[in-house]
Amino acid sequence: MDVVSPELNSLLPDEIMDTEAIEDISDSQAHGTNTQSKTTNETTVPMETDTSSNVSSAENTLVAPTSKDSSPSSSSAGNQITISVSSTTSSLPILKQSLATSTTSTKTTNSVSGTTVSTGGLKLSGPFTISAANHQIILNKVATAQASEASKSSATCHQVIKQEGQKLLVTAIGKSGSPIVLQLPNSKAPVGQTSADPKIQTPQFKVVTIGGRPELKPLVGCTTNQMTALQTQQLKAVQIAKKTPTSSAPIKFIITKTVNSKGASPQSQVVAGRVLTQTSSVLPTKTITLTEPIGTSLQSIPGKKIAISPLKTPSKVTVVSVASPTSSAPPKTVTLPVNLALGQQILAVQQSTSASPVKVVSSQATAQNIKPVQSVAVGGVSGSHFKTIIPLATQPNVQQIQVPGSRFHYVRLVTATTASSTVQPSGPSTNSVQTAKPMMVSTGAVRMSVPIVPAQSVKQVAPKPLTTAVQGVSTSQTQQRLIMPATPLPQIQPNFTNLPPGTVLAPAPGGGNVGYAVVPAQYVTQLQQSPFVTLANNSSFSASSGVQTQARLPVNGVSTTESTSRPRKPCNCTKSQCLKLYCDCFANGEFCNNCNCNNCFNNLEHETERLKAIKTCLDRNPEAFKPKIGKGKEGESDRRHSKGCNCKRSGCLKNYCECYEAKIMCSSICKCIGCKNFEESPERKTLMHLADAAEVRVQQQTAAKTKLSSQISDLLMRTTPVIPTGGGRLPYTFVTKEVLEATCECLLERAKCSEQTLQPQAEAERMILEEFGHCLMSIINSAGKAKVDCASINC
DNA sequence: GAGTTTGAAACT
DNA sequence: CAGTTTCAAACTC
Repeated sequence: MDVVSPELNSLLPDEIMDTEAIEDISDSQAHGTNTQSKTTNETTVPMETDTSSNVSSAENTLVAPTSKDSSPSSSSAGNQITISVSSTTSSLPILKQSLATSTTSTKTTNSVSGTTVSTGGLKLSGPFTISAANHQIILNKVATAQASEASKSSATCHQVIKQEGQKLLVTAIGKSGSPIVLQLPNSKAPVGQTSADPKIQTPQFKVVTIGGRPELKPLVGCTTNQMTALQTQQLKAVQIAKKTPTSSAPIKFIITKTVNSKGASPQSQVVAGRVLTQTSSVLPTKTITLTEPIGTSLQSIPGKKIAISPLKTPSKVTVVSVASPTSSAPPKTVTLPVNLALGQQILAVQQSTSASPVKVVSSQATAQNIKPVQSVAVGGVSGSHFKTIIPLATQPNVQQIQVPGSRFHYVRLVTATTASSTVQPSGPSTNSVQTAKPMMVSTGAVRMSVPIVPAQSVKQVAPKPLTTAVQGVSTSQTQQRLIMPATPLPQIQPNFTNLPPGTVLAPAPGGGNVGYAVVPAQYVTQLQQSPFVTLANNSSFSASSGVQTQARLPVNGVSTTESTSRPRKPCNCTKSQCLKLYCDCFANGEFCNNCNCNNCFNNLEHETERLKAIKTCLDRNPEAFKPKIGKGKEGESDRRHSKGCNCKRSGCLKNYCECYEAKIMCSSICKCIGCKNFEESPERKTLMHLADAAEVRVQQQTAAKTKLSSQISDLLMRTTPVIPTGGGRLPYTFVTKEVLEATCECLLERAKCSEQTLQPQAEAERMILEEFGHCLMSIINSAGKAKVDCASINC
């Protein structure tokens, strides 16, 4: 359902990317409350997010903070709306006005339920869909779900949205426990201004969506309930469409929240807007100022190079913002990826040219002797808040930003002055890491694709070492978490001479002190090593759910990203230069690594060509890098091929068929001939049975091998004496040379005795055998005794 | 491992 | 949009 009229949509900025959560939309439409916003931008930079992710049935809730709520209220007394958005399972979100002194009245109408939502002096309650009557903002809640933890989420995740007249409306990405105040900036205010003056009225309409989830703070003492809620979170797609960045016309914002009934899928939240600057106000309240964008495209920013990949999995490219040590200019407002999406959402990395002070989301190092860090959090997608903690004590600092769903590491290197001056202590935290909050968002410049890891991605959970020097934790439900080391990265600083091949350093436009460098994610991974901890706000948050290494890149030929389930196979491309969709690596938005390809251009050394190829592919098919397996229509299979297969000879029962390969059945959109890949297909059932049987056999064999190996290891452990000093173990041999010699001597002695006694040969042989038996018994007995002794030693 | 088959992607 | 070609993976031997 399009909630943006074409004429209004034309006014939207280019940097707002089409989310196109088709499947989710379809799914949400089934709930009757979904809205879809689709922009027609032709992005030069791939922006893609996966909306096909399955999301838990939790539902976003707009809840006014209660009096007991810890979330601070907005500094503005008028027209202030506190919106708490959480992924709780509340069936009906509640949007209430936090202050009764509202004077303006922007009335929005819930197009679906008909509930009128007034932001001016009226409480906002009822169905979640909110739409601005003047096409300025639309908040739609797609689906409803079981009401369960609304109260919890409301208490933990609040966002204060302030509306200036009819100009602004912001929603949603908030950090749990860290309400965000979204405030309209003064139209005359410089970009990046974070004035919280509520009296300033601005004619411009700004929308910022910030996704927040209470369970997104697994590292900050997230409760079990929160973690549980994480599992059940629903997909939230917050979308802001904007065109014509220079247009002064009112901007239409569309915030679409999509919720489907599937759990465990990453949620998508998008934070968009022309410029969203968030100051690190008194925590947990966040003030966000929206400002005008400076640029609209990646290319529009000279000197800035950002590796963009239509990726599904993270950690392929690292974008490093390099601070210029010589720059004396005041810290600039640096735009960090704010648009988040686990589902066909947008990631925007923008840098404002404003001279306003750097707005930094602060993170607090706590009692764990952790250096002050800069925490950048973007997310709120299905519990996928990611955090980037940047050590600030040294210079230049490295800021690494990870966006859920993105395979990129965004690392910004800034001077210590810049970073440290902007850091503010965060609110109390029970953990070493403060809940990350969206940093500033400035318009302008870069659009990036944020492919989302498929829903089947394995969540990662790693225990957080309490005593390590972990600076930060980035959490994402489906993405890798990256933790920067407590110490600065000497490899990257200060002269950046140690950057890996392919690294591109580019100063910020205008000679600012911030630039970007594109470095391989692998390099970043290498930098991280042990100090990094991969964390996930997995629902269970248990070690059993899987611990993943930092590296997304294949390690020893096995990609840890796709992890335990299906490591990506190395490609064997020979003619495509790995720059066409023939190449699985390229199609998956990954760099080739440990592949067998020839003349590969799918690497940082050929980033230009690669970006060009990406653009070409996107020009040909804007959804080229989107997951092919998406959500089917209601009543159909949960997963289906987005385009359908065209098999003719395989019967769709071989891996030639993309449907079969994805282990899904063909759907109505398939054009296959002789399809046997349907529910009742006997061939399919047979294959399934065979496959199941084979799998069972493999599992049994594996289990047997494992058990046998374990037993052998256990036996060796028990029978191997431990060398106290060396720590090693020597192989314990019962039949040593000495034992053999002794045995032989015994046998010879017995033979001599037989000869001396003139016994018959048969009797002599018998006696020798008996002696041998005695020797064996002695050896066995000695071995048994030694075994017991060793066991006691080991214990 | 080489050759064949297959269907998606690319091209016309 | 349809037909053809290209391509690399899947498959067979």
